[in-house]
Amino acid sequence: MNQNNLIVNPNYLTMKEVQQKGCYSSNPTLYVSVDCIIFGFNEGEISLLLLKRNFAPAMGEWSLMGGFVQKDESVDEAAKRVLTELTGLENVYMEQVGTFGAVDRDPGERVISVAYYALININEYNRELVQNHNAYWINIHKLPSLIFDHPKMVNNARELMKQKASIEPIGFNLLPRLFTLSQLQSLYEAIYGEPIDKRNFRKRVADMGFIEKTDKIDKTGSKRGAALYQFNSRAYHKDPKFKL
Amino acid sequence: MNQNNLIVNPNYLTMKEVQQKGCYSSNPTLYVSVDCIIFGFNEGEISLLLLKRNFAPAMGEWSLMGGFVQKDESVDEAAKRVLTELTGLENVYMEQVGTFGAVDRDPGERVISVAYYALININEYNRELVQNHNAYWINIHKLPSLIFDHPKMVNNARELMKQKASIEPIGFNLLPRLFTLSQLQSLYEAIYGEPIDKRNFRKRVADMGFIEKTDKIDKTGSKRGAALYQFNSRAYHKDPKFKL
DNA sequence: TCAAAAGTGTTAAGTTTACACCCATGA
DNA sequence: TCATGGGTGTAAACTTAACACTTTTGA
Repeated sequence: MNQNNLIVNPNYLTMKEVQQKGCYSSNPTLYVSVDCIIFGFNEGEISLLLLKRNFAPAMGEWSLMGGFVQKDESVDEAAKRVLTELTGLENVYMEQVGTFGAVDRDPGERVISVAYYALININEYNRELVQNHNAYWINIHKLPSLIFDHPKMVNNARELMKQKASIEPIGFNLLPRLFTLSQLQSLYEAIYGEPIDKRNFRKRVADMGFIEKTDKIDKTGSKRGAALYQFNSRAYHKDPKFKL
Repeated sequence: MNQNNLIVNPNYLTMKEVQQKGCYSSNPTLYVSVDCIIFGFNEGEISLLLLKRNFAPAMGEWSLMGGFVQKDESVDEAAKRVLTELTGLENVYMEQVGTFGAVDRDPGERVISVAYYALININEYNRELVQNHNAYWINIHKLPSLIFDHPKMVNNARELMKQKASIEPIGFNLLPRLFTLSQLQSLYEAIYGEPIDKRNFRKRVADMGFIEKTDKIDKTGSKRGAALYQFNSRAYHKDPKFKL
């Protein structure tokens, strides 16, 4: 940034004032918040963790989990903190979606919000925290109306996640450490919103080389049992070519 | 956003205070700025319009053009305003790159900055404004050291622009309205940083159908003269399949 | 007359898609 | 024994990449 808008800003300061107060203080400060689009995957369906707000503003309505950026934390850190407040999870895969800065986006005050999406294993979060926040997993095809510009945030996050998941191995964050190829395929079918040919899918998985078969068998999904696989991050980084 | 961080923020207010002051005021406000990565294209090379700062902070150093978000404008509008301040141009193609929010990114004050890239026709801008701002076109392969996290902003913008230019017809914003296929190819070679086969390139252009040959000839680039083409936006929107 | 950029098709290689049956097991 | 999900290969269609010569004209 710089302060060239001093020149055109009708509230500009004199040179003396700038020297006294620094070049920043002729400008306003704003609330900055973060909002989290939290993806989970279960039984072939993607869900979002949403709040049924039991606090103002917009009490009683549905929203993303969010919070304000504090003085002593980066925006990324704020997003992580807010996610941890709700889920108890640390070291979660998160990516910035973008910043939403319309003047009236929050009718209560001028707030600029930076949206992030997170991918979590839907079986591993702190249920008590989630309950305390009055948050629920909602199937992505059955979302309620969301407050403010949260619907736009969700759409952008879905697009971005889909795009990213097709070229980088981020989908594994939505699965348990060990998963069957049927689960993996079903995840990608949910992400893309379309069916995938089983043989072509398995061929691609095999060709990548870093999705490793373990000697463990999952017997819960079928009588015959399916081999459990794991993502080998080290092998991926040696030859990071991903395409699903 | 919501104010759940009231619960963990050590500076939280009592319920009474919240009701009096609203749920926002327990949180800090921050400076929010925008920074513009302004791309131009000339003679087969991409350049950025950069400031040699003749004002504090970081006087004498190189930076992106930026400015602070004001109370009465959206973040997008701030980015447009700042671009117009420097170039005199309106209705410029701009896209948000992302938000940079490290606590110490600006050593002078806590400032969160939203980066945008802009694509402009390097022949059409207000030279006087640019001169007044002490701004210069710098070849992207010969960039000076930039202040703060501006190098990261530039890298992210380049990546994003490259990605976007390959799937959407945004490159035309860097060219005159009428251009030769050699110019277009040279632009894409500059964007991708690698040579493109001429016959394959022209085949793809022809297949798309919305890059139209005009009856005008450019005689400046060769003795023989090359046909001038134009991008037909209407035709593109009828059948928006782009790939270069 | 020649240097310099404009313009033009075909073939091989690689990638993607479509497709159907047998296997192992628990109920 | 049979219903259920697990597991496997091949051929056709399509896409991408490689490649070289003729044209025009001003200097």
